[in-house]
Amino acid sequence: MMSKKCKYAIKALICLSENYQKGNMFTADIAQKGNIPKKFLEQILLDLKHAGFVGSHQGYKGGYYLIKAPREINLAEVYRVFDGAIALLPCVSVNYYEKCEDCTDEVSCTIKREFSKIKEQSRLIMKEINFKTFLE
Amino acid sequence: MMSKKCKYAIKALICLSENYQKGNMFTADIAQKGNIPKKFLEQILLDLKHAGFVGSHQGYKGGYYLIKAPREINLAEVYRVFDGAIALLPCVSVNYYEKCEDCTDEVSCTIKREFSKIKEQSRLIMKEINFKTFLE
DNA sequence: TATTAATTCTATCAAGTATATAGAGTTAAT
DNA sequence: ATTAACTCTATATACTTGATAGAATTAATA
Repeated sequence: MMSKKCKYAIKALICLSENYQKGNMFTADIAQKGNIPKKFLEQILLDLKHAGFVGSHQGYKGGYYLIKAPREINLAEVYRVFDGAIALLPCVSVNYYEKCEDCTDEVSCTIKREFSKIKEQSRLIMKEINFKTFLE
Repeated sequence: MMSKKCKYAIKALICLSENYQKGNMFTADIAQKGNIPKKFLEQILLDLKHAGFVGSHQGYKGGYYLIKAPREINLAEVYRVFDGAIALLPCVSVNYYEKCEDCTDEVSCTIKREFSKIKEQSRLIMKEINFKTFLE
């Protein structure tokens, strides 16, 4: 399951995609529109900023806006920021690789072999979904 | 990410698949072979029994054995027993459906639409992987 | 220049989940 | 009667999730 944080992030990015190149949006407005706790959303938007998806203007009449075009943001990269690896096992992850504690021989492991296939499929489909997709 | 419990279950099922129709195996032996904490494995084997994958003989020289043929057990059904829904969102799950708390209109939700596709792909690939696959 | 309304940042909290461990019980072969 | 296995329930501990709190900073504008 995806975390709520990640789902909220997706909703926020959809909001900002709809407003792309039309100036910034207030956190409060995004929160209301997406039915998201405002203080929680603040953290999320900050994470999105640090990850390079959105920009912000501070102070009075400040707010957030999308930096990249909706078409150029895909689901895989957003997912990784909030929920980490797409892979189901650490040993098959490219971006978050870790050795399985219980593993004795990673090379001959048939579990790893099969879960690599699953990961590759998931990665491909999530990479194909971009934020223009969500607007259609 | 998959839970360790689910991974241990898969390892145990692979062990029992290798021993299919050759009598039962002791929990202790499976634990040693799979590098799994024995007491934790006991719970897992019990879950696998309740789920109908394995059978057991009690008492002295008792143990666990596979009921279904390795070919007839697929990854999707094992995953669901331990980690629940394959879907990334509750609203797109068939077996574990729940309404998203923050959702206002499920029918027009484009997030739901896209995540349905992801779930369907994941479900298909996990259904194709059976325990004979792991032995090859 | 004071006020206002926004973002920024860090800390904290409560509830739930994951990963085990413990121990008493039941069962069946020897 | 003993032994060695499964069965079942309870408990512990650490981690994660989802959320809240509040002080600091920033910038438009009246």
